[in-house]
Amino acid sequence: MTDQPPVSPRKRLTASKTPRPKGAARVPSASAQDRRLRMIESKRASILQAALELFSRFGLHGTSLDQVATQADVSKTNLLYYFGNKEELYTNVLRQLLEVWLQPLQAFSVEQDPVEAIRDYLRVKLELSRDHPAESRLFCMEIMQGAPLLLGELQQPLHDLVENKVAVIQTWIDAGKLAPIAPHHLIFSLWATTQHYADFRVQVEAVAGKTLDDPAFFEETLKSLQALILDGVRPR
Amino acid sequence: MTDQPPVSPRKRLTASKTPRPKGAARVPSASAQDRRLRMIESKRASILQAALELFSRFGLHGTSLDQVATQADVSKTNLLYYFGNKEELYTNVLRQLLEVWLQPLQAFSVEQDPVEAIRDYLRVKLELSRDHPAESRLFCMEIMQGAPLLLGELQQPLHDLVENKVAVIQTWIDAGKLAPIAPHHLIFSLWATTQHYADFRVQVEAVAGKTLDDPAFFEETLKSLQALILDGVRPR
DNA sequence: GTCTATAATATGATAGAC
DNA sequence: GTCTATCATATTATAGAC
Repeated sequence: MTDQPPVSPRKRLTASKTPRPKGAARVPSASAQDRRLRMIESKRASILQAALELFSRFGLHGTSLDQVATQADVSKTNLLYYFGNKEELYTNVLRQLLEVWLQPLQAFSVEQDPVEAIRDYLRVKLELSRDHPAESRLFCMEIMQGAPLLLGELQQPLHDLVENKVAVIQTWIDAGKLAPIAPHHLIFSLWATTQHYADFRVQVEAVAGKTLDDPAFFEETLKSLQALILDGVRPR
Repeated sequence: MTDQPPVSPRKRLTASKTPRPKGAARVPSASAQDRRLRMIESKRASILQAALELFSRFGLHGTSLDQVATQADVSKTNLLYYFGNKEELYTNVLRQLLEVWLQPLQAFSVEQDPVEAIRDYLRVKLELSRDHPAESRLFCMEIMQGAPLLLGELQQPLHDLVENKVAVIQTWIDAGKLAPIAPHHLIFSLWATTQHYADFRVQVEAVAGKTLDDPAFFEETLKSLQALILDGVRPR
């Protein structure tokens, strides 16, 4: 049915843990501790990365821990040592995602020229769609399913952030620097148009034959969106 | 984890099948046949409807046949009598979805005034987002997951349809009736901005406090999108 | 921290009576 | 066509050795 990732046998390159020679000190040195911590962190990170990619493609229920473990090159039991259960893994992926996701909007500020601010924002968001499509997809999926996990911790900060930027946009409009558009809808349109190229990538590819990975198509897309949002399609 | 639909015991209102009295004719009359066929069709339809709603919220793997059966008020075994297996049910839901989905774009034609055509298209698509959010979500999910099932039968007709409309838009541009925008990106933006209000409904509600079900918000949204797409935000 | 079982469960699907 | 079992399997999660 839904395209499933192959569960290939995990490559066993088990990073040769050079065993401690008999009689050597049991208490690890500070640098050894550091190495160990770095190792643990990098393992957690690779599990999270694998989980992000799989969850964003096949959904929470469409992805098994076995598949995540295989892609992260650890055993399933080992994965469950790092993340107590599937839900904990999933929420950790979401939490990490949010940091990347709410970043770009922060930049909007009254001091900027609105035309430049919108131009820049479109570029940054389109770069996110190109470079972090998995994050875009998972965010979309989670929101579509009612954001059962994100909503609680997302709603308030998102609402506040957006209200803040709505005020900025309104200031621009009042100053005559921007046409009188309802600020919320401008923000939604900026999100929708840019994220579309990540979330509907296969449709874009089916229709246009290209994706944002093609540099020329990226520039063409950016210019088109900037022109559309700034000047519309009605001839002047 | 992901918000799950409650598996409540199905209401057993088993539509009192008045049993045929002994000795009555075994061969059903034409009208009885009709009634039977209508009954079967309405049962199939209610199963498909339940499946659409659940699949669009929780995904294929996040929805069990038990949940679909419960929501459609049939037994799981009975459901499997109508649809041989889960995949068959899912593909039937998708096939039905496509009919609704590709309809509106057909309308675009060279004879129209482009400004009116775009106005109308935005309205129709926004009405779809309001009245058929489940279809919008499921389409989005399927495309995001790579459209493993849709792609085969969607790619060619979608590509042809879009190419046709791209030509229409190009004609308008060449006639000076529309600003010179890359037609593909205009189409993507029309899709993205309108579908956003269905697929990101909970985010829209979290941020703006309203949904398209609110008539005033619907009109405000429509006017905003029409103004944005037609004239942009740069003051004239 | 990592492994090999293995328990516990959910769920898709079938058999066979009526 | 609809029902009551029941099977078969996938998958989450744990126990316990090393």
